[in-house]
Amino acid sequence: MPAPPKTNDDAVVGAALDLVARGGVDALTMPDVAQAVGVKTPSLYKRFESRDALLAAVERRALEMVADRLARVPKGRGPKEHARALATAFRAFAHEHPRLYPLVFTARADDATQAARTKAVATLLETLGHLAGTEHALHAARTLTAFLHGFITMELSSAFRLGGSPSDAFDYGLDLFFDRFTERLERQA
Amino acid sequence: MPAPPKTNDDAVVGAALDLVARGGVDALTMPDVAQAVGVKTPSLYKRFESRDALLAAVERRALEMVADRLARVPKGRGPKEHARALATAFRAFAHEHPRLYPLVFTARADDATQAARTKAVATLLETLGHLAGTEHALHAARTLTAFLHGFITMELSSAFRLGGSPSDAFDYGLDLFFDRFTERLERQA
DNA sequence: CGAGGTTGGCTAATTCATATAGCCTTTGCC
DNA sequence: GGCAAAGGCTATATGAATTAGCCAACCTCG
Repeated sequence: MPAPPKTNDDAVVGAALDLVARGGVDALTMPDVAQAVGVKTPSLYKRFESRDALLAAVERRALEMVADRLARVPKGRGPKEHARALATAFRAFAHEHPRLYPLVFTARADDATQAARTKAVATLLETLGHLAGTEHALHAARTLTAFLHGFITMELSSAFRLGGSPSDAFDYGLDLFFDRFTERLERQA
Repeated sequence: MPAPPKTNDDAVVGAALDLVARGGVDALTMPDVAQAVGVKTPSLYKRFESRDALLAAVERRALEMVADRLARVPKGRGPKEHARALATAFRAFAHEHPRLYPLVFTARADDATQAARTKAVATLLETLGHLAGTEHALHAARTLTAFLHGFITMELSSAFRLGGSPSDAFDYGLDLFFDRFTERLERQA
């Protein structure tokens, strides 16, 4: 029934994501997105209810990028190595996409976003189950994720100004976390 | 030489802070601030170069609130108790001012902001020196701060949706951190 | 094969916030 | 008494978000 579309939802989200990646959230303007996909501004509203709805879609896409990235981390030798590799991959994503990273933990509580988030941590949760025990996996995952997110946010916001190497501090924190599970693991072995 | 001012910088920042506290950063609009302090919009530009400059001042004020709050935490029995109390106070601030908290770690690198930040962590840094040893104080402070910030951000953004008590997870993470220093402390005693 | 409904585009227009220009008043000081 | 500067004000420009209303294309049915 329709007329020939000049673009599609995915392309719009892609263009928006690109703008955010380059200039941060403020760079996401409807005129710029429209130009990028080759339509006039009002046409975007046929696809997304508002700029905010589009931003939500962009956030979801960013979340999927993270989830994808984490899913590709090889299991490697054991749960400890895997968990550590996940942490490193997460941080690497943030360094590669510093303007995208902040989108990952915004206060959006809609179902679609939460689902994407859940998927992103699934791998971590499973691996930490092996490390901390299933009954503590959730607490452990929250602790580790909180550390990672906090560390990265501070790093990206230039909060580390008192000298010293941030990467060393990162390793320090990771060691502190994982050392906790060393004994448990050796007992299992 | 001047004419009688109808307001002053502090009042403007206060009004702006109030707006942010109620409605988040987006609620900080120049017309609303102007109305709150009883002047017309353009007059604000005689005091602050731009909305962003005003926001920077608000962020600094929020940072000062945090620093103040932390400085009031009693030293109590020992460094471990003090550090734990600092962590709790920090989280309490975030819960009391959920719209203000996100301002604390924004990516603003100007000197004034950094100075305010430095002051806010000074107490923590000192106490962690006692716990982790002076040479590791910075790493330890970064690890703890990262955990706190990450945890709080996730908490405020409703990222904890998989059930379980966030407060329990918080204690779990804090225990994991502080247990590390128990042995060291007992050796000293 | 033509009528119609639907999708998705467009132009025009509205609203609202940031920001600038330029003017005017008050008042401390000489 | 007059002047310089701070700080207010009105009028405007700019630009983003969003809505209204129109139009064309294309698939489906009769």
